Amino acid sequence: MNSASSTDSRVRLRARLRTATREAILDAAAGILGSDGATQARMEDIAAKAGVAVGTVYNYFEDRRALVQALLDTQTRTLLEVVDQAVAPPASPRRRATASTEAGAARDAFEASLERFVSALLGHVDAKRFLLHVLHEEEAEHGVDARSAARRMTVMGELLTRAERLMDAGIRSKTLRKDDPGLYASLLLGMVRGASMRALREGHDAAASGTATIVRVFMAGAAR
Amino acid sequence: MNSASSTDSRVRLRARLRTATREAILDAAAGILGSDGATQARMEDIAAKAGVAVGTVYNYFEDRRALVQALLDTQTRTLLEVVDQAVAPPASPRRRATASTEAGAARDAFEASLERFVSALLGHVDAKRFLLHVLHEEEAEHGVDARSAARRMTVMGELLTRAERLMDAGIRSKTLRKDDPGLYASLLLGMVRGASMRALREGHDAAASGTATIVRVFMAGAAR
Amino acid sequence: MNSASSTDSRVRLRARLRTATREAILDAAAGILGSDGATQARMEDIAAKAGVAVGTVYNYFEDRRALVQALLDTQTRTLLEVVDQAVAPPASPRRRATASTEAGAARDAFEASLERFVSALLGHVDAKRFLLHVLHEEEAEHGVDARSAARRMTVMGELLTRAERLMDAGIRSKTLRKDDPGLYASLLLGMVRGASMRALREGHDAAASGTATIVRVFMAGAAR
Amino acid sequence: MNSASSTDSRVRLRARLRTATREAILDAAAGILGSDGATQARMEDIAAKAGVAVGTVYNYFEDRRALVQALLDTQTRTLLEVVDQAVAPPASPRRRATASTEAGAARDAFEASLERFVSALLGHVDAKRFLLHVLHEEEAEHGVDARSAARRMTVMGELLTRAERLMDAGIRSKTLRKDDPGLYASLLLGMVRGASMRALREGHDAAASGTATIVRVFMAGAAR
DNA sequence: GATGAATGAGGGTTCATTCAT
DNA sequence: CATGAATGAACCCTCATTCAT
Repeated sequence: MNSASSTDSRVRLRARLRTATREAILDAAAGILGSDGATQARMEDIAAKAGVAVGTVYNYFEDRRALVQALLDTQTRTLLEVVDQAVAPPASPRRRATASTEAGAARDAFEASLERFVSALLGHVDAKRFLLHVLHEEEAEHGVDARSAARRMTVMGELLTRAERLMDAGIRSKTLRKDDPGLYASLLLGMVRGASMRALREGHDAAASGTATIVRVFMAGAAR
Repeated sequence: MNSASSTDSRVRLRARLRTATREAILDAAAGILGSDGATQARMEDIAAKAGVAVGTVYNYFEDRRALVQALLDTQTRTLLEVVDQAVAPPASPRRRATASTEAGAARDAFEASLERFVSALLGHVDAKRFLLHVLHEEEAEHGVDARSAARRMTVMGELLTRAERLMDAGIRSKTLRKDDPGLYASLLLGMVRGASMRALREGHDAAASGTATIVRVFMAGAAR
Repeated sequence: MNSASSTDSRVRLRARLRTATREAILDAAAGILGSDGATQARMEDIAAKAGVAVGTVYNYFEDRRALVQALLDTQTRTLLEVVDQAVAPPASPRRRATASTEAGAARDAFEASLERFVSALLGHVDAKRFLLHVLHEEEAEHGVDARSAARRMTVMGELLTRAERLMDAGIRSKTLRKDDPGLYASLLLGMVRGASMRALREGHDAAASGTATIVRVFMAGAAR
Repeated sequence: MNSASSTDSRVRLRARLRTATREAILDAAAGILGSDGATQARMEDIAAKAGVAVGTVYNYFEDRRALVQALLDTQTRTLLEVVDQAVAPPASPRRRATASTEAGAARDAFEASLERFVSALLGHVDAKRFLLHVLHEEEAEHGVDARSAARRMTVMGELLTRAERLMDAGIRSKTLRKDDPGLYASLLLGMVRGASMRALREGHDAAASGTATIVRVFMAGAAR
């Protein structure tokens, strides 16, 4: 019975358990850190919410920082995947060549990308308050040594990179007025953040109303 | 008569000292909380930076929370004063009657207000990082009971109120396209925040380049 | 099946350890509070005397007050048990029916109860100085809100209740002269306390010489 | 004007002020220590209640211990004066020779002394709760070195000495049954304390009902 | 591996005492 | 001398982390 296959399945079971436990801990951490503010949240509470003992948490994560870091990485990765998928040109757009003008086509394409970008962000942030919380702590970086800060992937940094890339494309395609693409990116993300927090405050869905307005304001401004 | 004036001057000296010490503590707190994130920062460090003993801090502030609150209130008040002064219509604008159209005039006036508002914010935030840090903690509000949260003046809340008032005016004067003024306000403040953080990141002055772009994007959009 | 019993025994071991530790802490607290006066006594010292770290104390008791309270409750309970057992009529007294008079029998029975009561108290207090200390603090009750004070079991209160019950019986059986039973109870307990403190001062055993004299004085007075 | 008499009166005024201030501080201390439990009571509170600044308290008393000690001494002295005066044979005893027997006269005299002693104690304690509080702390003697304990006059000690003297007299005059006079003294004082605390609890006057019963019980016992 | 009791460094807070005015 | 702000040692309590079972 101690056959290879048995061992194998056991190993796989183990692996699955390991993953499940890890996941549970991360989920618990996300829940508590998301609602209590990133700093507050005792390891014991996280463990309890995950349904394990404190010691177990330490079997999966070196220490508190490692856990937060892993959570950050996970959520960042998820967010970035969603965003990247959204921004990537639709599988086969195959836009009709009848598009009136080159410029018009470029603008439509850019605007579509922008909308997907904003929508993806708003939709995701709706569900994960945690990021909002951490977005800030990140910059505080109180006890962090420079090297780890450099090595680490910051949510905002990654999002800015993508937004800036988008802006670059917009400027190159003459869809956007020429200006500092980094600033454009910051303003866009700022608006997204503003809309998110507002949705949080008012308790409604940000993606719904927000996306359209953000895209419109960003493209054409708020003035009549 | 000597005694009277002596007592008087002594009292005034005392008062001045009290104020000075209080100020020193608040400054120290601002410095440390501004760079370390609101949660981190030992009372002892704040005291040391202020050049006093821990006990002295407690002579001026009930406890940690009271100190942070006072700091928040002080800085909020200062910021709001600056902003309110900026938005108030310039003493005697005396706009030339030759203004082509009513609409044009309204738009110019609105844009001017907007620019002063944004500029004031960026200029002030450049100097006071602390607010940026707290802007976030505020919303997390982990251990705060609802009533005190409601009663308390939140920086963001106050700024939003003012921004919304501005947007309302813009919409009423038909300068802005009709849309949710609260959302407009959130987007505008979001952009300001985005520009601020960017300036912080890049280490340059936000007000300079930021204001113009923010106003332009908000009014006319980024598209050509 | 191994796991079951193993888990079981582990749980029982844990439970025993928990109890033992709790006990050790209470003992340490009794020792230190008993000799240092209830207010004095650093948590750290209690922990040290119990052979554990400070944190451990807080694993067993909410805070300082809870520990003192638990100690008080424990010792009170023990004392009351001893006293109650002492006062309860001996299992089968089966006194000879030849007892001369009814009154004489009643008096003998009462005096026996009284003696057991006093003896139990003196014997117990000999061993537990702590109670003597707290007997006083109780009445001071500086920071205690009325409700908890009312709800809480006070040593003196409980002892007084019992003593008063005894006096009541004495009066009803015409063994004692009719007078306020509450006052009788207070005087009796006062004498017990006086004898205890004297024994403490002189460093000898209170129960030995004290009981007889107290009973005699209480019953027949000190006069010839 | 700087004449001798002026200086003199000023000095006397000073002296009176000094005394008055000292008195005020002691009174304040008595009030706060009496109601809050001897340990609790911040120097600042005492100063405030006395209407002076903290520093002033330190001009009159070396430190906290000295103040408490002075308070203790003062109150002890007052109490002892009252007691001594009470026990001292009435100005002109001049007992009528008609007293039936020698023994009867002695007993009457003793009982009268006893009654005055008890009454004085109860009457005084009624007014000064503080002593009750300290009576206990004294024995706790947490941080006190032996020498100061020995040198110091303890309330209980002094009272016991006097009570024992009384008992000695009672025994020598064959009024009291022969027994350890120290124990008699402890029992008597115990009863006084018991009655005092009861009065405190019930909120009525101890001297009134207490004295008679205590004397009766002590002399003739509670039994019929 | 899981468990959770034990650990103890660290931080907030108090308050007796000092001393410049 | 009175004043009361400043001082800082001391103490309570928390919670990340360890480790024996």
